[in-house]
Amino acid sequence: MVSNSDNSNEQEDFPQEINGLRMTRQRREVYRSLMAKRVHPTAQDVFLDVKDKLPQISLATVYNCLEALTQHGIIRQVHFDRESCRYCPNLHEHGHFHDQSTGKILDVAFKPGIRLEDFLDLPPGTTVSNIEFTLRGTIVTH
Amino acid sequence: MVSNSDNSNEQEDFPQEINGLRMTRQRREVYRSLMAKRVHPTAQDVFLDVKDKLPQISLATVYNCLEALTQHGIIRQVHFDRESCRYCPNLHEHGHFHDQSTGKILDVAFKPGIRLEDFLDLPPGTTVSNIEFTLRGTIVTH
DNA sequence: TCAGAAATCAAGAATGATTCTTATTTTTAT
DNA sequence: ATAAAAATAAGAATCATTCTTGATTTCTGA
Ligand SMILES: [Mn+2]
Ligand SMILES: [Mn+2]
Ligand SMILES: [Zn+2]
Ligand SMILES: [Zn+2]
Repeated sequence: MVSNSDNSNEQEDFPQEINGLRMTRQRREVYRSLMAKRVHPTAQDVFLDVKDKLPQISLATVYNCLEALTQHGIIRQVHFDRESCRYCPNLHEHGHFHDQSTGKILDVAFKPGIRLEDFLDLPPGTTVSNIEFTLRGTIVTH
Repeated sequence: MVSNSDNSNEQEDFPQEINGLRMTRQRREVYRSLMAKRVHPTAQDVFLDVKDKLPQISLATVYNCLEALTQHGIIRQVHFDRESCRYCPNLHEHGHFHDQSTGKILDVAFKPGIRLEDFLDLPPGTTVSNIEFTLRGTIVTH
């Protein structure tokens, strides 16, 4: 690893720590990229984007950062079949709509107050700790 | 490939073709394995199971069969994060509940008559062609 | 019936996303 | 300031899946 004398962690307008996870420069830029664009990027997408700010960052570190942020509940992984994982900074309960014409991925919220038992035939005794909901299709604009 | 003089496709009690897909011995045994067990196996699981009946079958052929069956709408792929794909012969609209204690995967149906707009805030103009949802959790038996 | 043509299969190589390993650097705690 | 802990960069390893190739089987149409 090449020494980087300008690698301090000091940063205005940004917490030094989130959910008990120390915000290093790499983690902060990864998180910032997700928050700024909100396009559900892959690790590779994030890597390319963050390289503008931290040219020496490695793809492995981007994976490490995304994993750390995920484990601390700061971001979420999103899966579409077996494609590369995507990442989402929206922590509200939501699913994803994949527009097959544009490739865009949109957040889809549940109706307020709705519960799983309202629309699913769950086996009795079920305790659900995690939901992943994916839709595919198209959107016609007027 | 070793020649197999007993490789005929004749079989009682089974159609020679489903949805326009010719049922070769390999495809039939793969499909039979899925229908008999209904445990959402991986390709590797199917491979091990079908080898009892067709000892010379290859993993590549199991993948080919699963792909062909999927493309012809005879079975469905099921995804859990980036784990190995699993396969499901239940063609009704349904999602999956992954019991984290037992590892078992259960089919979960929608309540009859429910529509997406009843529980999701879909963007206007949305046409949904495919739904995939996955739940994780535990089941307590009385 | 029989000779292509087309489809399928087996085996192993290639691919690609992700994880792992290791040496180095940075941060934290004393 | 020093030692321990945590984080990073670089590249190797892993693993599910796809691809390639040559053999085999099935189909089609004289
Ligand atoms: Mn950029
Ligand atoms: Mn078996
Ligand atoms: Zn999202
Ligand atoms: Zn199923």
